[in-house]
Amino acid sequence: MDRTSVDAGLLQSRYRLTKQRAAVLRALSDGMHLSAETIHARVRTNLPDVSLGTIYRTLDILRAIGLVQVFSFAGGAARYEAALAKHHHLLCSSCRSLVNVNADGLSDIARDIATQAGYTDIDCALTITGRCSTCSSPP
Amino acid sequence: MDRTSVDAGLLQSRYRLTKQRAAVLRALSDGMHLSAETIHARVRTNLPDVSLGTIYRTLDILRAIGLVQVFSFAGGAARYEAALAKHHHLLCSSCRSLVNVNADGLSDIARDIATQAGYTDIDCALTITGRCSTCSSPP
DNA sequence: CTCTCTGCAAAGCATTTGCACATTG
DNA sequence: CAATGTGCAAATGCTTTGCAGAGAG
Repeated sequence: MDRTSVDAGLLQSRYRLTKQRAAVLRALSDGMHLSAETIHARVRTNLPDVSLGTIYRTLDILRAIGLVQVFSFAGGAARYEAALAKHHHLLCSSCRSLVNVNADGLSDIARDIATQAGYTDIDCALTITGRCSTCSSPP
Repeated sequence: MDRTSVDAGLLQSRYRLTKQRAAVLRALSDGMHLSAETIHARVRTNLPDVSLGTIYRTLDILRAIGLVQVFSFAGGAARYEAALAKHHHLLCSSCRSLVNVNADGLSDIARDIATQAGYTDIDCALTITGRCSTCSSPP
């Protein structure tokens, strides 16, 4: 099994690197903002017996280590994403699609605000909600 | 029953102004970022027979009209708030407390980003996550 | 060999919904 | 009085958890 830099994060932690966890990491590096269900489906193509419970347990560990970012919103399952490059999200209120945006200016301002309010360990992943161009234009 | 400017929003809509809905609006104008459970408890002090289902139905209507903002995050119930003055939130990753912040600069940048990406109906309520000063300082 | 991890299935919460009755406009 | 709203309780969807056996180091 080849060990990516992402796997290394797990190895350095107190957690074991199992084939299930490696498969979750692989699934995450393939796609963006995936639901647990989607990750489960992808992992199953290689490991048909993996349970959804294991997916959730793994994602929680990866989040605790800081390898994964989680996004929650009203009326749907949470989305998970490899925490490689920090970025923000545009969430369509109509079709629930997620799009990544890089905006350091936004991060800097947000970080300043939180710092001045006495916050530490600041996570600057912001979600801007709106109606995407596809949903706005007539069919 | 006195009719606040908030009630007016409901009256102008195609929805009826019932005593349950008025009570939910009153509860929302009292506190900030409340959970459905908390709103239910508050409404019950005046209307003991209101069901939780009605609270959810009402909150959904108010959100659809634009009178209420909803905030969701991993591992907890959604929080609801009267959409009077738009502002952002600081969420403590440890104790899950929410604090309001006004930052027009943040809103402006976020709106620009979304606009350039072709988004409309942009909602600039952002949530910055971090560890609040209470949770950071030793006990 | 020990300690951690996994699959399974059941439980847990937050939220939604179908239905018969009550209420609003 | 016609249309909408409500309480109740059951259903749903996402996520977590207890347990006994499997696997990593």
